[in-house]
Amino acid sequence: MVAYIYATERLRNQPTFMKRDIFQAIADPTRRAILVLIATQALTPNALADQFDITRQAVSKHIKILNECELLKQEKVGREIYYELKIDKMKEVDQWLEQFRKIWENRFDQLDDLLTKLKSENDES
Amino acid sequence: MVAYIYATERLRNQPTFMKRDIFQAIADPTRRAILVLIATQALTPNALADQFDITRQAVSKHIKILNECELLKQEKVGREIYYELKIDKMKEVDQWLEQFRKIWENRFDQLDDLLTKLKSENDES
DNA sequence: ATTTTGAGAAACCAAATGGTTGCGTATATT
DNA sequence: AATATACGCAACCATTTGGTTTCTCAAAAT
Repeated sequence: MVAYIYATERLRNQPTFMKRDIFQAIADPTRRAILVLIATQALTPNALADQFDITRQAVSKHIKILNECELLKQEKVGREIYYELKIDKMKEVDQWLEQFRKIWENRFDQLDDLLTKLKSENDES
Repeated sequence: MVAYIYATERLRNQPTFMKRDIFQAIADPTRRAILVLIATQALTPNALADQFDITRQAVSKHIKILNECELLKQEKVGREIYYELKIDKMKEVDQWLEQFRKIWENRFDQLDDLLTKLKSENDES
């Protein structure tokens, strides 16, 4: 049973108490848009809600989810709360992707070798 | 209304008829494990189901979802169907990540510059 | 001191998700 | 020809999700 791949992935990416992981966080298009918006600047829930056709409360729920995934920094200024992306957390996705990147880069090299070989054979004739 | 960021992302990543996108596909841990398993070798639904504590039909539903995202190649051999990952499709996630990678690489460079500056100031004294 | 504003929490709802069992069909095996 | 196997599809079910409205509380503004 090589279900351990599955098991270890779970364990590696999320402590037992944490229900959500970053992959669930980025599954929703609204949340992806939020992440882009707060990647370079801190924004309040109201400012974010202005960008979408949903209520502030709905945005608040998205923020809560992102927070549970430890994707956010927050700073309280008066009664406003500014949220900003913890950019380093996004590297987790990058790391997961690494195993696939290895494969496609490897295949690209193989294709490259093949083309070089074909070219040299052609030059000889 | 800068909700166009949101809108264009949807449009870019998925034709109007397609409900799912790759981000939804990788949101589920079982599906992520399946993708890893079929990244380097084609496998049948039954072979995949052996790796998990769920029924073959459940795996089949995951395969269906991955298929809708155009993540799979399939080859029928007799009554068996072998599924393999279309690795290129994974590049879509990589592309989306690119905008964040730019940010963290930029910040790393800034940190690097700062350290270099501090070091040279130290050398002068 | 009163009113307005920003934000989280709770209750609620329809739709989607991830699983199950059961069935039909095509291909192999005997 | 009869049986067994691999698969997809449909119906069903409990839980989760993404949204809403309503409420409460703290901080600003009047």
